[in-house]
Amino acid sequence: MDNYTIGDLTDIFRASGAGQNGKANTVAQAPPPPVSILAEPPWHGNNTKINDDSFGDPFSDMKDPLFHGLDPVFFSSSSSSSLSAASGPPVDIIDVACRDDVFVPNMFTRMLHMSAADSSPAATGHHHHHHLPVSPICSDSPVVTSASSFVKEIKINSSGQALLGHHHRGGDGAMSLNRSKGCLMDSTDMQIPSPSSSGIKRRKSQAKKVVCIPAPAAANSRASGEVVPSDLWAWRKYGQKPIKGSPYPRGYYRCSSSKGCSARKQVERSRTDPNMLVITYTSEHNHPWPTQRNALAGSTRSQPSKASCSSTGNNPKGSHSNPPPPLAPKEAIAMAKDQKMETDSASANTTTSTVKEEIEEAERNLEMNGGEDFNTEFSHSYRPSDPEGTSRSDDFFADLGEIDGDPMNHLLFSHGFGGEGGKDTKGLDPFGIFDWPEEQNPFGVK
DNA sequence: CGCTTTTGACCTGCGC
DNA sequence: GCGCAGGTCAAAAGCG
Repeated sequence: MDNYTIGDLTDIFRASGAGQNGKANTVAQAPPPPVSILAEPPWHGNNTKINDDSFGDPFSDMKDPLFHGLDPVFFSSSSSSSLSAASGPPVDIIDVACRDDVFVPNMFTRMLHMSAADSSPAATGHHHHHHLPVSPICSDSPVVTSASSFVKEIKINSSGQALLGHHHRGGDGAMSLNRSKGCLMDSTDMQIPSPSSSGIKRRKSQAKKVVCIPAPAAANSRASGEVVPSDLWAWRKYGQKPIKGSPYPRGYYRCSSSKGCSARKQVERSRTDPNMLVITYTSEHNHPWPTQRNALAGSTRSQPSKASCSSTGNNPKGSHSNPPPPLAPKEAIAMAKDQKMETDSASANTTTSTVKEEIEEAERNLEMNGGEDFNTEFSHSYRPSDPEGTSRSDDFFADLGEIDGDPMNHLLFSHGFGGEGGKDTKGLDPFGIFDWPEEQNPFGVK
């Protein structure tokens, strides 16, 4: 096997279907997503075979909290077949499974690849010409309309090279045209690592998932920080490095929900569009969603006004210089938390309550059908577990998890309520989307 | 106390 | 072999 076709929208569309059945879509009372389009994409035919046979991936159906939750973003924001970027948050998802010879089951093995619509059949060989908002990251292509977006497929050949958007170490911002598929990517933003590139070769069978999301740094973050949208997982930052060719540093996070969890993510701003965050997920969680996050401890420390922090260029090794300020992933949580508490106390969000009931119902249904085997029932294991039945009122996403168990749903969720405006909307806006100055808002959310 | 972030140092792979 | 770049470690300090 020389080429590994992992690309497939199954997760997205399946999740979408789930939404139709009452889970995701009940979250946001938004225009019904064009599930009909998405649920059966033209290339949808053999995805099950691809994923099951080609990879034997028991996690292939896994919806990680982020991905699963992202679906509504697309769908709730795509009420017509000609979505504009302004109709919803531009979220690109790229799932890259890097492997050498051995495939390790991984929740990230699906190639969920939201990206620019490539209108050239010869180029794609697929029909990713549908209508999802595209992030600026993937919209730079001359072939790509800025208002279109879709799931792009990345193939990893035997040498581990991403056939779409090859790794571009220290990239120069040029778009790379995939030779085999013709899909366009911004190699500057999407540094699809190949096993031959540093850091990847070390980890065999490592799957990566790249998600492009709006970076809510503008208004609701401190002047020197960024807000990295958080998900239900608890992440601990363990490093930050300046990336050559990018004015923005890359933050390294690992899952702190469970010891021994190898899940990691990297967060950096898009070079081509600072309004976008590129989050790369690596490895999978080996545990259910955290029941408790204790994410606030130490997270709100005042930004140390050290000279070492702000003075760039004096770093002997050039490491951890901070062209732009460090990322602050918990900031959003803290803010969202406060905002949520406000909302709760005001009992203002009746819509949320209604939705919550619906979702709880869906949750019950799901649980009834859920299995016990973590390896095979990620719908079970990748939901927030709350064995003690205690609520986590101190955690915004945890609370959301109670509602849906899917943090990103609520990110989208906020979009679903985008029209409601006001405090509620803001409280459900971990991205700070609604805080964005209108002119800076990449998707026109006011 | 347990968690977090920060950040300099270190490690590793790659290209020349 | 060397330098570069990316990724990780771990000590220090802050927060709830």
